[in-house]
Amino acid sequence: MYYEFRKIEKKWQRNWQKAKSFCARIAPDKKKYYLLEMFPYPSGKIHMGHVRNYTIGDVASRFKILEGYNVMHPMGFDAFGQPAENAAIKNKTKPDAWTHKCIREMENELKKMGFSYDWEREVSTCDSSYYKWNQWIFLKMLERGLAYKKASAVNWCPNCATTLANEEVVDGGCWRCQAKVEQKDLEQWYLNITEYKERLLEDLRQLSNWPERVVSMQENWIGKSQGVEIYFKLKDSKRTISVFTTRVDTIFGATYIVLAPEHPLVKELIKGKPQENAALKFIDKVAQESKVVRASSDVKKEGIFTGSFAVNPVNNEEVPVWLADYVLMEYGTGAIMAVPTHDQRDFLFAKEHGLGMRVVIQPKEKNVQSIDELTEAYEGEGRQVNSGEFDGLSSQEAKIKIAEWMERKGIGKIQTHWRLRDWLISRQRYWGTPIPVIYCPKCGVVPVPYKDLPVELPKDAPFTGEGGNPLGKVKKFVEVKCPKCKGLARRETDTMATFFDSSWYFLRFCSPKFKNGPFDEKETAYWMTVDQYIGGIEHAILHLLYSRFFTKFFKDIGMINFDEPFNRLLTQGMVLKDGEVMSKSKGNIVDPDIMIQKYGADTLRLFILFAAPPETELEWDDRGLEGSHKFLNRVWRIQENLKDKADPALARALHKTIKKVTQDFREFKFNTAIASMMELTNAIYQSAADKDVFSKLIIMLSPICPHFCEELWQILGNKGSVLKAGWPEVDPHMLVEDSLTIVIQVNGKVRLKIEVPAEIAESQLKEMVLADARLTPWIQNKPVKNFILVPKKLINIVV
RNA sequence: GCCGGGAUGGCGAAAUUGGCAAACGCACGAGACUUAAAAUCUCGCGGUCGCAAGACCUUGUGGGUUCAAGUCCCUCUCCCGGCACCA
Repeated sequence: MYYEFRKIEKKWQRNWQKAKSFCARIAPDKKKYYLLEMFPYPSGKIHMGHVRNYTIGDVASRFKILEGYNVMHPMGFDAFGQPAENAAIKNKTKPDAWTHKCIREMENELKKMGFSYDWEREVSTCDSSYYKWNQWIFLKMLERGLAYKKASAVNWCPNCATTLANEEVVDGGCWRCQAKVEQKDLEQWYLNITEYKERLLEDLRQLSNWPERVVSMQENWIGKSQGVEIYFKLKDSKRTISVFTTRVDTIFGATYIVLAPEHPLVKELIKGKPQENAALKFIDKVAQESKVVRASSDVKKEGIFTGSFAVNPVNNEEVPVWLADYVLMEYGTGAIMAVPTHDQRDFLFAKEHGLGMRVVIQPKEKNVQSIDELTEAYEGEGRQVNSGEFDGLSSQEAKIKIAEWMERKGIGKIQTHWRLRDWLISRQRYWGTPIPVIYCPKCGVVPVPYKDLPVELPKDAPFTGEGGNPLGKVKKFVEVKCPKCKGLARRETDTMATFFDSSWYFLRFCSPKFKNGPFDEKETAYWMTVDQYIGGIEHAILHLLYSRFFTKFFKDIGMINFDEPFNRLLTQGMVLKDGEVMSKSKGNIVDPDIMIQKYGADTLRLFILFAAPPETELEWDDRGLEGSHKFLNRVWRIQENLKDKADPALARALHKTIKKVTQDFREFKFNTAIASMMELTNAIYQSAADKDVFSKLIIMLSPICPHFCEELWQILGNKGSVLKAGWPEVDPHMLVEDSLTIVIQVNGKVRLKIEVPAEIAESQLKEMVLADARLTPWIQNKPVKNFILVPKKLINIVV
């Protein structure tokens, strides 16, 4: 009665492995297809998110195999990262052992799902055969000035003695020990991703097969903004303060300027002024605040007068110079011109501190006579007033004219600012790729010579959870000879952020065992670019941006000849339970393993694809899963009662289904593909079966439920795997119906449906319809005003 | 605030891109088989009125274009995501 999924699934997983069914090799005569899903962090257990991500990929892969493509579908592990270190501390083990154990468990779980991976290409980023090439890439970047070291303020936990990422600071404290996080200046390694900002932005246009929202998220992140840098001379000083604005049309309304408290000119500005002490106190107070607190917009803007004045270069007006916590040193020039009448934040600040205002843009619909009428700033467009020679221009025109005028007079410069910052890659942690440099007291920063790579992680580092990076405590790792002068030197103990590892793994998959470089250029020339990439939306910005950056770098050093790594991108939606994301803390996790035991992998795969289209959120439903299982049992039962008889109506239904399923698979609309296969199944059921039609159904279902279909394929008497069956083709003759159902509307309302021969002439059809007595109640004797005929579909009679 | 996405039965969702709204499934109801249950099979299942045939209404709101709008245009409401004291 029930099909024996446990036996069947094991059997076919073994068969595929034995036959190396998914082993990909270059085949110049076949079209290649590189299908990639974002590789997982090896936590040891897969969750429903993985199941969904990898099932979508697997169906695409198997479909392309059936269509005759040479498919590469690799899998590996993003294996460096903090959880391994935490586990080492907690369980008195080593990150290395813990990670490898997790990888083995994870491989097992993935194999139980029956995914079509080429396991011979498996890579783990924590293996030195992989991270050696991280170090190689780093050195290449160092040579080109793309990797550099600089001091910067970072979040520092004094208790754990390590830096924290912004995401690891919770309410101003360390996420692990709650100690108050400090700002500390540290020398850190950066990658100069900003050198690629123009191309990273520009090339987004090539990505027409990416979801719009991912493209727009990257655009936001890169954050190009065009404006003008304006030079304000200080009164009683030779110094100049530069401010940046995107609203140069409001320059004549600038009534004060504001500096960030960290601005380098501040000390000089307040020196000897009555406000000096109060200002110093204010600067100190702001410095104490963490960035997170300072950036929260509901906190009241605070500020203080410096005692100094500057000169507005467009009208030589003296304006006071203030300090305020809402101006950030990191953005623009660290100084702004304030226009209270046309910027709401400046408006509130000016009201609070009694600063001057002047209207310079009149809204179209009303005329502001006096400042006192203003209850808020007008930030829209309008006509220039109080703006010297620019009066009367529209603000859009003025923006261009004023900028050009300022450039000519040398009081401003048209400029572009970017949000994108250089990428901080140093981590004070053990479980990552050692940054391959050596510090020599004589020679300074010395790169590790290529021949000495990889710099391997020492196996015997102590994991106590205290005293910072365990690497620093391994003497024979730290104490080295300088490669240049052979004198005593110290090795870098920082490791790379794990995003480095995942920024090029898709290239490594093309030649995972290559020994002479990060990848074999012959292999990448054949396999790249990735035809379809599939993964979570959470990687929409960082991972995808970094991968694009690395790709452009490899192109620049002549190793590849394309600009973008991922041709098509699909971001799958999350799996929810009771409307919420599954999480341990909410206790609403559904374990895929238990579902596999209960219903089998094929049922799980079927349900997860049927329940929702891939991009939308999916609500988990135990009964829906059962329903999918019932469907498979139903198909199985049909097989038991198969008769060898041909049914022409069924054959037509088959070809309609082939057409629909083929289209849907190409567009990743698996839910509707399954729906139409269910319809066909119901039709076969009604017709007491047809072996040929049934066989084709099995081929079409096989990418989704591969074990189940392999077994049926064999039972049907076929030799070899269903993977070799070839995708069924649509016979266009079979799509032609001999009769059609035409919908008849009167005044847009459906009144009748009629069956007509497919080849009926339009004039004949029209005559027939108008003569039809069943329509008389609607038409009566009213004259026909309009007769619309949509061929083969519909007629609308307007009376 | 700016940018992007979205809103369709009790639920998940379909709708050939302007042409029969609700395919497919879940849940539910009735029946068949069974001593009974499970499984399976058959039928019903947006709303209102009606014994029925059927009629009218229905895709977040209000308007528009059109012979015809879930789909196109404008207005508003709400939800999700990204960026943001960003100058």
